[in-house]
This record gives sequence, C-alpha cells and structure tokens, in this order.
Amino acid sequence: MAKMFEELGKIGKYGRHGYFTTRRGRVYTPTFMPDGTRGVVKSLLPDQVASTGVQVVLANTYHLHLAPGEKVIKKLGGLHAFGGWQGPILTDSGGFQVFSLGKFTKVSEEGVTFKHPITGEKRLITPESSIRVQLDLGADMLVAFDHLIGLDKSKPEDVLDAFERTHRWLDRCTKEFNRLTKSMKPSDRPMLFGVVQGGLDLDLRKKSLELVKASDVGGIAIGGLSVGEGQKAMFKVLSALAPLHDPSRPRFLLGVGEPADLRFAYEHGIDMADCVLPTRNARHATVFVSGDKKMHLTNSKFISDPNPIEEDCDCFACASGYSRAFLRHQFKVNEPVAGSLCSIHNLRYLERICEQYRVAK
RNA sequence: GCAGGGUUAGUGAAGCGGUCAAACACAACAGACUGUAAAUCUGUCGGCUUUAGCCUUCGUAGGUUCGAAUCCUACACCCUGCA
Repeated sequence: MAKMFEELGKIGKYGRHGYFTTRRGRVYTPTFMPDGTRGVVKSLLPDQVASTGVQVVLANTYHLHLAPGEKVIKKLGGLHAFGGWQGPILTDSGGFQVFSLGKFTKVSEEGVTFKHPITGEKRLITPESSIRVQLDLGADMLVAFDHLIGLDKSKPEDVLDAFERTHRWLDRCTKEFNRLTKSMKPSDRPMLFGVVQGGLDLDLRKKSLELVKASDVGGIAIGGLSVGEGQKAMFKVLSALAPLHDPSRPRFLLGVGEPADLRFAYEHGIDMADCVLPTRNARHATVFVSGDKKMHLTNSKFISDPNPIEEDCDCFACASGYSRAFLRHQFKVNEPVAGSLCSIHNLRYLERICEQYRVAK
C-alpha cells in the first residue's frame, strides 16, 4: 500500500502531526471534525464552519439513508452539492446507531434490522449496504460498518462477540468497497476506514488493531470508546494502542470531543476525531473556555456581563464582541443565533487545540 | 340598583369537605450532554430544617365541621347581562 500519511513533526512520544491526502485535498492533522449528521453542521453555514478552521465534516449514513435517502442525494450531486460543504466529507457507517438505538434493533450475522423511527417499517443495514449508501452519498472517507456495545455493563462474551463480528463485517466492507471503486482513478477514489473494537480488553484491542492494519483499508478508526467507560479506561486503551500504530495511515478516534480527551488522544497517536459535543453543548449554552473548563451562558451571573466568552479567543463570536449578556439573553428567548455563535466558538476552541499541536517539531 | 360568574403559590390554570404545600403549563434557578431519535433532557421551584418532620398559605374577616382551597355569612375588588 502506498504511503499515505506525511509526518511533519512529533507530538510527545507517540503523537505526530502531518497531513494526508483525500480526493478533495489535503487534511492537516491533528484535526477535529464536527458532525453534520443530516448533511449540515447544525445551525451553521459552510462558511461559518470553515471560519473555525474545520477541514472535514462528518455526515451520517443512518440518518441520510432514512431521509431523504441516498438516491435523492446522489441525484442532487452528492453531499457536497446538497449541503454546500466543499471540503472533504467523512460519513459514519451507521454502526453507532446500532448501539445508541439498541432496544429497537436486532443484530444478526447478516446485518442489523431496526424499525424505521418514523414509518415503523422494518429496515436492514448490512456491511455491504452501508458501503453502498456511503458511496452514493458521495463520501470522501467512509467508515466500515462495525458492531459496538456499551462498555459499562457488557459481559466479556458480548465484547468478544462484537469484536469478532466487527472483523467479519470488515472483510465484507472491504470487498464491497473494492468492488465498487476499483474502476475509479486512484485520485478519485475515496478512503475506507476500518474500525478497531475490543471493549476495554487490551489484548483484544491490540489484536483488533493488528487485524485492521492487515486489512485493505486506507485509515484506521478506533471505535467503542467514550460510551460510558470513563476517562481513565479510555486513556488506558489509547495508551495500549499508541505504540502499535501504523505510521503510514491516518488514525481516527470516533466520537471524542472533550478537550482534555482530545489532547490525550492527539498525544497518543490519534490524527483525527469527531464528536457532537462542541456543537450540541453550544446549542445547550455550554461553551469551552481556557483550561478546558466549561461555562454555562444561561447562568444568571451573566445577565449584564459585557465581556465576550473569552477575551483572547479569535472566533467570530468573540472577535465580534458579542457579550455574554447578549448570548445569555438570546438563549433565554430561544433565539437560535445564540447556538450558532457558540457552535462557532466551541469548534474554534477545539481547532485551536489542533493548531497548537501542528507546530510541534 | 337587580341577576349571574369570578378572586388559588412569579404568571396562566386545575382542584370544589379529608389521600392539598396544592395537578399541569410557562417563567425562574441549577445541572447533564463524547462515531446527534438531543435548539434536548434532568432536578429544584411557600418558609425552616431536610430519609422524616415542623410552620404559614388558596381575595379579607367571621362561622359550620372531628376536619375547609373546597360549605355558610358579611365585606372588598373584577367580569357579563338587565336596568
């Protein structure tokens, strides 16, 4: 496999910064990617997203498959034309929904059946169909359809079962992906990420990583973390995997967005991460501030506070001088612009973390 | 002036003899949120202490009753008809 990742410097003992190339251009790492589940980063226009330094946006296979459907989006020119984001788009596989919508789904060897949340009809997602949907959506980076389970209350045999199924499914994903993309020019070909599972079992995790590294994928994703196991447990897994990573491929930590968690991840070999946290928290009036602390803008103490969220922040909201008092008021009266401004701030906060790492030697 | 209806905690509004410190909604206050069924959800919301409990409340003042936000009387204010 061709060397894909160009390293430009080290971050601590295990981390690194550099770039890799997608069919929509280079992505500099470490990077944080906001989730635009339904084809947009909620409450933000593409220019606003880009203004924060975001390079890649996520979209979700599960949601877009249900509505409006990948065929509709394909007909409209794919996700880039549909939502207006011109940078690389990474689609998630739908595997997470198997976990988060657990009581309505049934996992079998073939795939996952679930009830359509609106129509109630029975639907099936398989590894093959997930890949097809992601390609129809026009994704530049795809994620293999995996099986994750909650870590806090799962039994070892369930973890093993999910681990084994994830790898059987990975084979099916790579086959389907290669079948559908082999005729493309290399420069037009999207990238597929395989997913490492194995719960909190470090041996299983290492084994899983080796299996993904040995498979025909362009990137390595680490899944099944930040699902309730606690920060210590997650750090243990990231630490165990850090020395084993493949230098030639980007490594993507799925679903992590706490600033402190991201720092740890980037220092332990992770190149990219996605999360709903910065944008969801922002819409819920919680913003990140220096020291990786959080500020609740609806608190009454901000009622006449003239300061921006952070004096030295260069995000649009802070640089424009929007006061905490203004933001608090707009939240109190349910004006969505407050959530938009805070989404910009929170994304910028995470991108600033990434940028700090990108100058390391 | 006559007849009828009303007055409940910050607001709106249930309750119409005991299980009522009083449903519910909103507001207020605090919190949660990690591959988005999330511009969502949770808790508090008379006072004091706080598993429990005690005290003061349902326009005001009396009364009936073992017991009243709930029944009776008077008064105050508001609304609707007829004059």
